[in-house]
Amino acid sequence: MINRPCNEQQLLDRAQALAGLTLAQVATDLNLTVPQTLRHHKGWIGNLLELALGATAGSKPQQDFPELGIELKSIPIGINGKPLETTYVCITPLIGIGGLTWSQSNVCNKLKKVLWIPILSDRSLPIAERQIGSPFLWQPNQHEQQLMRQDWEEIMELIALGKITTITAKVGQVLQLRPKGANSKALTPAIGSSGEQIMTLPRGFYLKIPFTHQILINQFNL
DNA sequence: CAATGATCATAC
DNA sequence: GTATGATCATTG
Repeated sequence: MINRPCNEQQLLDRAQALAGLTLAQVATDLNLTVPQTLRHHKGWIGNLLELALGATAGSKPQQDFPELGIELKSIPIGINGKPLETTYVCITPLIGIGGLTWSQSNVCNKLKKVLWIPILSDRSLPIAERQIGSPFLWQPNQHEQQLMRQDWEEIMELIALGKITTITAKVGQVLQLRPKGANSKALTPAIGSSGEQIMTLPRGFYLKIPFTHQILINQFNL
């Protein structure tokens, strides 16, 4: 078992030590077996990194390292450095959101400080051979903050107005709202078009690929 | 062939 | 069901 890092530098050092290793090497160190496919183990890489870095495991709607105020996120990238997938941020509250502001939101809270760990992936590359890239700590600059805040406010307003059923993944410049549940049968209460309560799919906030791509470009000067 | 909407595993 | 970790796979 790995203990929790006491400070930011220790976490960074630990993450940097993983750079260049394959997922198989890390898994072996932790006494874990590498799945053949991620099809039935979608969160495996994320959990592996949490374990390797000493994150507090659990399903809490907060940061991975609350003491440090840091959120850990792995992001699959191709050989050209482009993210392969959007990045899940958190679940979206659908009711009782009156008066909720951006700075109070879980999205803002989580994205204040993120330790990104790129994973050199590819649909056809065996999980075990995928390589961990250089981790880096990111904090949104003023421009990025504003973009995220704009999208968040637009989306939350639509939800509050009972227009959740009209929201698609196309709404928003850098953030998007997408279904986030076990399947299309999982339902949760939300606000209907006339203010009544309806049942709909749980939604989650995601970071769009061009946005995370830009973060990587800024970081590595690609 | 990228993006959107759907889905998988697990803990509680 | 909610929330964590995400990727899958059909569609436009």
